Amino acid sequence: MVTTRHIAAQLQLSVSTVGRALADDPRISEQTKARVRQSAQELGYVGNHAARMMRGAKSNVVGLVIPDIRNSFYFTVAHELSAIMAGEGYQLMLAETNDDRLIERRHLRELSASRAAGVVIAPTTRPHEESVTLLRGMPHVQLLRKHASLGAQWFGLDDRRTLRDATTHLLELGHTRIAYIGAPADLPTGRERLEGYRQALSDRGVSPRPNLVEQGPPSSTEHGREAVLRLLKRSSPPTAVVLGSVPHTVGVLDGLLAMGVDVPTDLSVVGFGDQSGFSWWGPGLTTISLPIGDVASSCGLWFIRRLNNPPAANDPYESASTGWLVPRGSTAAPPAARKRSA
Amino acid sequence: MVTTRHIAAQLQLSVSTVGRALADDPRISEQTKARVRQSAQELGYVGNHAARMMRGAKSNVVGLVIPDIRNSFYFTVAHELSAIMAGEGYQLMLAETNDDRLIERRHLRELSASRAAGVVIAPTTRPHEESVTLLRGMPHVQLLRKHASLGAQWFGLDDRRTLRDATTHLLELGHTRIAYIGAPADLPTGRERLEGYRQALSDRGVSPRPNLVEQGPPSSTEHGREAVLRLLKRSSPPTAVVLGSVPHTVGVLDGLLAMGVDVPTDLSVVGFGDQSGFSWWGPGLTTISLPIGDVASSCGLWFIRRLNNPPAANDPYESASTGWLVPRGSTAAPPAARKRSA
DNA sequence: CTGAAAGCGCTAACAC
DNA sequence: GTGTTAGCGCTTTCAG
Repeated sequence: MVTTRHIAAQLQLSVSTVGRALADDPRISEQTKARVRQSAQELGYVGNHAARMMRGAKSNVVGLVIPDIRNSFYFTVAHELSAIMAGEGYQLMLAETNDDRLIERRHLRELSASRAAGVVIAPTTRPHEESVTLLRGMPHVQLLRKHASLGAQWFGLDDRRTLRDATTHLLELGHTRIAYIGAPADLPTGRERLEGYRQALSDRGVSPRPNLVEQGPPSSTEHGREAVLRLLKRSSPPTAVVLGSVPHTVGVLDGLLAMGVDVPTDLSVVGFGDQSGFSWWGPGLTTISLPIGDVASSCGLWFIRRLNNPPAANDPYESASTGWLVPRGSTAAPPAARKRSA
Repeated sequence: MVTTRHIAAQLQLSVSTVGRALADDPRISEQTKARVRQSAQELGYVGNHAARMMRGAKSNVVGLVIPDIRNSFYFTVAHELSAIMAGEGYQLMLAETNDDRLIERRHLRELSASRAAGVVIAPTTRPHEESVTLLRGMPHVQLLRKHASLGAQWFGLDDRRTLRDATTHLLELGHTRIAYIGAPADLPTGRERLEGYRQALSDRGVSPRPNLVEQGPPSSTEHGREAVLRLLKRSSPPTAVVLGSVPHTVGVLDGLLAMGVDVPTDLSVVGFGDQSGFSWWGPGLTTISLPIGDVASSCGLWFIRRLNNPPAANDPYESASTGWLVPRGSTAAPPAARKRSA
């Protein structure tokens, strides 16, 4: 590997002169600079980041810690952040946790060891104690998911409102037996979403039925598929279902298609998030479209400012974005209402 | 930031003893090791990667250079590689090029500056000369895409065969006016796929019509949408279309749905790749399913072996995987054939 | 305008 | 079993 020493030797100069020339120091003559650059070019010199960091240069690596890059939320986030970070000279280190807190910890250890400039994280349900400590040592911001132990800087969605709006849409159509499929309440977003669903029901005086709530692993499409099948087998099945995560939505759509359920005649469905393909499904999926790209870019811009400026105070900052209902064909009035109006 | 020196000071030891204790060197007494570990724990010591690298430790960073993480091919690749690499102690640096060779060059400069252990790359159409030089200095392997200048280590698809099979399926149904929408021929995969399409036609004695070939940017769903609309406006439109990339497929499906084209009655469609949602579309998309996950994990495993073993020779190694046709509802016999058989 | 020397945090000879 | 020392590649005083 060629170093500044090699250039210095070839040019009969000192390493410091070479270093200054490469850094475009005004004290160095243009002629010398030209010779140095020339030589560097020829030898294929590439500055050593590690050495610079030892001299106090800050890392240009930002960690992105997420459950699964195949989830459309997270690849959208990765894409937006990657673009913004690259524009500012940062590189994105991809760290998938697979919703495992030990894997999460390992990634954070690595990021800490490489003295990452910062971390953007969608944490697991209950991050390891060491993860909390490690993050305290690095500038960081939470994205989409939020855990109190990791500080009060967060960009995400108004999860409660999202599910309240989705559920309200079904209530307005006349549904009362509305099921919910989502993540368990130990995940903060899961809790908020469930709460939104419940709130919408109680706002309309509909009493919630616990056996219409199906909770399972947040990143599992399997859970979506199985949950909807279980619901339809109930003695008094729901007339509508509202979904609380993207993977669950995908699973439910697959399951309903496989079972040949007639949507919206036999069941109305409101999805969570909008992605390529949801509009293709059956009569078109009515869903809550969520501005993930915008959330990610706001987060990225805010975080960069924080990285570049002295981290003055640890001011709390939270930003909750809201989505909007995209009505398509998968929701309609329930059978009872239709009979009545006929 | 706490260093080995701090630990040494606190314990009245030398830095080397501390270093050895942390490295679990057999020469250090268990008691000292325990004290050191204890102190490290308390102080929140995390080893400095940069310093280790300066002492000759190799980087544990592998760059993943791809056009766009939102493409299902590439997020599948990222997920598989990430899992495999993490298992071996490597971290994945995500670098999106957006199909821009200058961005690609910038990422490679960064990876080179951080002395990345290696690079997995799906190169742009014609990588910059400097990119070629930079890659020569790092172990690397090409994935899915291939450019001769970047060496002969490659994992990907048998692109020609994939499109030959797709086209043959349509020919067997009786189509002769078969259009192709794909990437331009200056992208090696684009060339191969076009060639496969042509070969299938000529194998059956069908003369190719140049005006049924629509080429455009490989990562643009827009191109897919617009190309299929253009094709259907031709004076003698095709009775079938075969697709040559995932984004083009997505665009075509959106376009056909928006236009309300009756598939397969008015047009048969064979997609490229299979992803969540393709089976939901209209009558279900007939498509070529491609084992991207397997390609990525083979690539990852092979590459890790290469990284760990001395890079003996630069033996060429190429692996082309093949997909299989998934027949669903979007293909049928052409109108002429239907009339004849009626 | 350029050079010599120190030191970032760590490891590995080389002492004792 | 532990300490001393040198040096990885670079930047940055401090000298000329």
